[in-house]
Amino acid sequence: MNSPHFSTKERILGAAEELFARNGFAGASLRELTSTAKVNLAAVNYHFGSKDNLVNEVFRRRLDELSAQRLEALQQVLSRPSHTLEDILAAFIHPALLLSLDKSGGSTFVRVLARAYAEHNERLRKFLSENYGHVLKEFANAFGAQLPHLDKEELYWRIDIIAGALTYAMADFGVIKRRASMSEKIHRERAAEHLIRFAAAGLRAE
Amino acid sequence: MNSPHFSTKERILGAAEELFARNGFAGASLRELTSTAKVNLAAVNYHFGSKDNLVNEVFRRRLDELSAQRLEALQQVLSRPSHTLEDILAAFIHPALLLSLDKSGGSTFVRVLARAYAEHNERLRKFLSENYGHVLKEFANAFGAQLPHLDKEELYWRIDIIAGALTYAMADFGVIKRRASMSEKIHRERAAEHLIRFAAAGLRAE
DNA sequence: ATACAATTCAAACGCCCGTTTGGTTCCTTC
DNA sequence: GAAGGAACCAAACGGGCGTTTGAATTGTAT
Repeated sequence: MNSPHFSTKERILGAAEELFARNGFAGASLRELTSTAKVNLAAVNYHFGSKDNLVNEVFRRRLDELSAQRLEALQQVLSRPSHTLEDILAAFIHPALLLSLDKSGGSTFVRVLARAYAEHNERLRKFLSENYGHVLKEFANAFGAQLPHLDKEELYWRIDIIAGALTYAMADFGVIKRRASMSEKIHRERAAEHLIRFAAAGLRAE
Repeated sequence: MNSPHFSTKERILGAAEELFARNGFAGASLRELTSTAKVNLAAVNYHFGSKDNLVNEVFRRRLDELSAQRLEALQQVLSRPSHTLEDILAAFIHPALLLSLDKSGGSTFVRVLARAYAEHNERLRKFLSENYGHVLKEFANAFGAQLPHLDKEELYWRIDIIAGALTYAMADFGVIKRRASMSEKIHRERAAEHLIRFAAAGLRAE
């Protein structure tokens, strides 16, 4: 990673993703970051304006594609004459699974995403809501069509819980180390299956 | 909170819990912390030795009681002649639910716990594993007795996922704000019910 | 080759960090 | 009420932080 044929901006984004995942946003310093990326200390402020905005761009790089894949999968599901709650859930969850299995930083990014949840950072929340809130809205509409009896506020809240559980499951948290013989891919796929079943039951509850 | 009749150590622990939840461990400075607790800047190092150790003590204060409650509930469940997977899960989850509903900082602490998961901090992991790993082990044994066919490594891993999902659900994460009319208590209790069903299905899978 | 913009760079800015120090105050215990 | 240890305090330590500056370098049109 971060080979010389990557541009300065790309090297910074790569190093940022790695260090944000490892040390958090506050815990990752621009000095360590620029040293890892093999760029000058001032390069972050030159290319991204500020550290805060660099955080935004780290998210934008991955979430643009993730959102597009989710929406495309959703369109495909909705175009089918009879689709289930599980189909919609798969359209939401599988793109995240694919991202977490990506070899060039995707799995690192999922951990950054989990950090963002834990941060409760208002500025970051606003950025994510403004730029990717419409994806949640589209899925909420799809779920709502399947669950016409469900209160809209409650529906949004449940979708939010699903997004959180998904993030957590993909981010490899926890105390126990996975043994080397079990492939990461298989484990994550299993987690995705469990999540779909859980979320479907949760949405249908009451 | 932090009234004058609380000792210096207690005021520091209270402020630490609050600021760690809001700003993270790296993001919370001792200057803001001691100012909030209305104690001298040097008090943290005097009473706790270092900021790192203060983090440990914040966890110890809550986890000692949580672990005791979990183990006691587990003993009660196991003493009953016929108990289910759901019973064991409830023994694990309900004490955490009670903690999250606690009025004097418990709900704040659950957010700190979620931070700890996101941190992936090796020092903190070691502390938690050394001091509270035996609780997970007891529950693993109980689950294992109910699921004799299940691989031990896989069992531990699944328990870990359950612990993570529980933490996430209790910590009030997510983008959507809960409307004021829905009580926090009821929502959390519902989340606990969903979790128990999910975890039981997950443990029984395969 | 020249002019001009984009990029890189070393150095410095002011600020806040965790920790330590040495003196003062408070509170026991005799 | 004197002695002595525990607790508190203001001040300072060295160091790392994000950001800015202005000059040097590189790239790109003419």
